[in-house]
Amino acid sequence: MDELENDGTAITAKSGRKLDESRDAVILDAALDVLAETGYAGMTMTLVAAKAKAGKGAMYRRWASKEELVIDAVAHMGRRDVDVDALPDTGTLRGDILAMFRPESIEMADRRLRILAGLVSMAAVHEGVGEAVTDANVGEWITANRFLIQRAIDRGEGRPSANADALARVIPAICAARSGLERKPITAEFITALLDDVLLPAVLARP
Amino acid sequence: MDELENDGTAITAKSGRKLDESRDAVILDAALDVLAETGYAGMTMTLVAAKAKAGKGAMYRRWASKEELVIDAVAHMGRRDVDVDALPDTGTLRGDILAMFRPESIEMADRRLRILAGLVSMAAVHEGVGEAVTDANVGEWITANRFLIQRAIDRGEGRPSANADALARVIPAICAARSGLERKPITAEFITALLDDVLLPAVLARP
Amino acid sequence: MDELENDGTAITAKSGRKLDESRDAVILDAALDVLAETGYAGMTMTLVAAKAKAGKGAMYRRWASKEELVIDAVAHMGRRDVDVDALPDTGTLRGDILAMFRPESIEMADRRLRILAGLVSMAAVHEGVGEAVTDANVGEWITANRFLIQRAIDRGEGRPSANADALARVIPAICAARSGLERKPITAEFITALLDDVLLPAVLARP
Amino acid sequence: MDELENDGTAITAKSGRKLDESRDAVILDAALDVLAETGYAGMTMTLVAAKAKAGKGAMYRRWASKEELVIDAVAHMGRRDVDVDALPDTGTLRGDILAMFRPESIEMADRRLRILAGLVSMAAVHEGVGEAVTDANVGEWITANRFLIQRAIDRGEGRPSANADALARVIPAICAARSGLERKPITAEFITALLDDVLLPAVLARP
DNA sequence: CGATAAACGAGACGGTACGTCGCGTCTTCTG
DNA sequence: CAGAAGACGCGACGTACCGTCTCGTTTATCG
Repeated sequence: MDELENDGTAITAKSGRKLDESRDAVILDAALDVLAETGYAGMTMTLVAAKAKAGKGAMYRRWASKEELVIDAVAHMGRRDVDVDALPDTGTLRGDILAMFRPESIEMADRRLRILAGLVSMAAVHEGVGEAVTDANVGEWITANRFLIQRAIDRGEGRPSANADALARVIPAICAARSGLERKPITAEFITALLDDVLLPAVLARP
Repeated sequence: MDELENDGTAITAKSGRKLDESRDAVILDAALDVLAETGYAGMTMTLVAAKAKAGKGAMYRRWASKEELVIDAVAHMGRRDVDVDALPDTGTLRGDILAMFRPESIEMADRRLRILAGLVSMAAVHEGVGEAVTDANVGEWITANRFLIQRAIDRGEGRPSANADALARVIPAICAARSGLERKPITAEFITALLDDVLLPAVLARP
Repeated sequence: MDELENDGTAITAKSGRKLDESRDAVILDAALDVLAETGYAGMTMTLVAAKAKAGKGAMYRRWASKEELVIDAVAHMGRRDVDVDALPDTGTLRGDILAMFRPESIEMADRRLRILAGLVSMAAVHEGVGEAVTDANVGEWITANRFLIQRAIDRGEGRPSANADALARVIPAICAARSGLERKPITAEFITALLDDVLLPAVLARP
Repeated sequence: MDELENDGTAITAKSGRKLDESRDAVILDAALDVLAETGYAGMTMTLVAAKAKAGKGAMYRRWASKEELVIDAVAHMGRRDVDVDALPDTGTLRGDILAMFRPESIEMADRRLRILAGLVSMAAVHEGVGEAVTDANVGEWITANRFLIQRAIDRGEGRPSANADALARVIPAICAARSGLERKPITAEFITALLDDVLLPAVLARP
């Protein structure tokens, strides 16, 4: 959220003690812990404060509300389930996408999607929340998919008329639905099946 | 909800005044009204009771909590956005799926998915809730899709190896993700694009 | 309560089943039981109904409210702690008053006063309730005292100027205060002390 | 209430914000206001909170229930109907007791006893409540009476065998019974009559 | 005697107060 | 002055009770 757009060299030279920035991460971690354990409704600010050995004042000095704290916490989750900076190049779209996940990546995506599910109802009320949370969590995944699919099209593996943008969302969206609505886990088998049954046919189709 | 697993031949022959079943629908309707107006967080039991001219006692006699009431309310929403009993048969899968929606159906699906989004976080806490809500809301849609896709496969329009079950979930899942996560509306154009860019290629693909 | 002032030859000749008068006593007894166990606030109509194996309908057909039921219950308590019809005549006021109590009478008066205490707050709200309840419970006691004191005056034992009416209330009032306010039990010793320290001096005083 | 038996040297050195003791009196005053206006049954915690501009949390942090709040409120009523610190010395017991009341004192005692009556039923359920409330309300009155009576005995005005302790309770107890049970007001005439008909004869009696 | 009106036990109904708990703010004390 | 602790105002939750109404059954009275 960074609601203050605080750029290091703040113009208003505040006097007095500065916010202890090391507390931020502690509080955010505590919030994620509680969120994962009890869900959004069960997460209370007092409980997070206790787990972080912090006071509620320190929390509200940083985030204006429970919702902003949660959003920030989710947005700052480690994003290492997909290594966007070093996408694989195996020669086939199937190989690329399967190689994109490191061994523990799928488990990570599963946990991430579970937390995400707990926040959807919040998005219904707060403008822009859904976008921020989605971007932080599945945005990179979609971007990576789009890159791999477009490359497959470009090298002639996929049909020329394929819409890389639409197709890039297929797997994340279906995973999100499975996790959030059906409450079933995301596994390597599930993703492989999606790939073979839905994505690859749609990309490679020759009408 | 049927929280009691009532097996037809009820053992406990209750005496005294019976639950007035006509109150159920009145309360559920009032809950849906308030839910649509104010969202989940803004919906108070007292307000629903007032709108339904009911007492809180009558509500808690039927549903153990606000959450169960909401789930039941959503589960019993009118399900007429897809007419499952009279599926079209236009000769092509594309025609079938487009014909499946009556003029107002897409708008209905959009509203339904918006409400659904507000409940996903509850599913994170309550076992089995996600399934119930999903079944009630997108279950028939998926079933209809599966039927149409399987028929297309059977008549040789789709590739024989196509997995009708997995493919049937594609459009609902992507619509749910768009509505719940991206907070963008579901339109006829969006569905048509999904159909042409994703579903049809995947079903018809000749590798 | 007899809220209908029903004079035998009712004008509206009701057809159908009559009220089962035997239920009255059962319900009143149950009410007294619960009243003694849990106090006025803890006495619920549902609990009384359960204890009397009655329905709430049968209760509200007889008494318009919980308060009227309680008043009637208290008014119909057995009044045999003081035998008003056969007052003793021992020759002295002291002997008369001590003889007025049968062995178990003091314990009875104690229980009666405890219940009475639970109703005083009700009297604060309902006009005339205090009078009815008091009459039913200490009225006879005062009447008996007044008779004995007046007789003592008349035979020259008490001073001629003594006010029998005021003096008759002394012991009941102090007992009520001890029971209701101090929550201490009424015992034979306490009454004897009251008699010797307060009442007899006041009656017999020769200024 | 001091429900914690707090021994001066508190062990638990609490950190954090302290209870704002100034809120106690505000809430108690509001409770007395509502109590006087609507009676015990009509007094709601929400109404008291609103009148005190307080939250229910602040109230329940101090008193465990409505009843304890009411008891404390009554116990802390201004006690200036009898000026215990400057008891009169007119030379006769009659003069002393009549002088003990300032002009408005009797009206005050009357109001106090009316509120007290509303709480007696609570005393029936809550251990020790009756004592606390009684002490706070009639305790000083009794103490003053005892002092005046004992002084009259000591100077030879009263009979040497008079029991000052028992006699000191006579007038307060009879006033409480008149107010609580008979629902009649306490007036100067009534107290004077009591004094002349009961107390003085009992104290001065020469058998 | 058979019909019927009403009382019966049981308990659901609308309404309302209670006591709990969470949010976001404010206050106290310590470092 | 930031930070921990926690009290503050506010208001929703879920429970319990009152007095009424409805259910299906039983029983007294009348035609």
